[in-house]
Amino acid sequence: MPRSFLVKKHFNAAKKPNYSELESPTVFISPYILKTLPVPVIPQPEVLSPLAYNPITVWTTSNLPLSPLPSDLSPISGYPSSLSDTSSNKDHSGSESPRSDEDERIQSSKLSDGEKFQCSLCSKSYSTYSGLMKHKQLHCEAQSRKSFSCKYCEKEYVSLGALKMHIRTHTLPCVCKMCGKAFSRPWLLQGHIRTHTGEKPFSCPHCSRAFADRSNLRAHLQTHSDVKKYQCKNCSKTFSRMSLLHKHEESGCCIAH
DNA sequence: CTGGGGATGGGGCCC
DNA sequence: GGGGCCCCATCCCCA
Repeated sequence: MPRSFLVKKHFNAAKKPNYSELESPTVFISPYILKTLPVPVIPQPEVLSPLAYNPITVWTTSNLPLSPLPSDLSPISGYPSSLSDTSSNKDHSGSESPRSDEDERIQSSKLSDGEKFQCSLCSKSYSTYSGLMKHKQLHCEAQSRKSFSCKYCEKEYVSLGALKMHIRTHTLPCVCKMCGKAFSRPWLLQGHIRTHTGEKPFSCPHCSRAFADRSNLRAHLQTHSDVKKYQCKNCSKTFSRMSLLHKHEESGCCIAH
């Protein structure tokens, strides 16, 4: 299954990102998207400059700070002035630099009797300090980590490197000299060039077929297997591809059983 | 309609 | 931090 634990999925996990969806209404539309729609003009590599992404703290309805958001965190206030802006959010990370005792007293002043310690991130209250600290480490730390948002879509990443890699899917810096088609990564371009050259370096050990792409060879190898990799949980029929299993399930197998 | 091949995309891991 | 590679997934097309 997806190993993309670093990315916060906004799309259906079972569907690859479709950038045409950026033009359709979504639950949340980044103001940066609104600035670029309907046809975003995507600049070339300079997008990797600090203005290319928007490092923000992820605020949700559950972890909104008690005080009003700083103006520079407002979604409509534009880009942060610099990368260092994110450092001001560090104190939202529970384990790295917990709120001072004074902060906690301030929070607790608003609580009812028996609930003396309130989480500064999600406002949950606890009767003991240790209970509060445990809550912060288990539930709020992850949400309070810095995130890096894509300028061109609403995806967010926990690392700058992951964001840069993603941005390439918008800028498509690798261009085929033969047909002009652009790709996000060099190895994708290499695979594409094989469609021009006819090179098929991946050979099936069971038959004479060869493939230009390793993944396609892997899918082909499934056809040689009596028991395919993807099995229907209802009728136990196996399929060589996930898509075939999905088709099978959607065709009514689950209803029939 | 089903199964398979071709092409492509994306995130993670390793160096 | 970046490049290369891996694995997974998907779409399109065709037999």
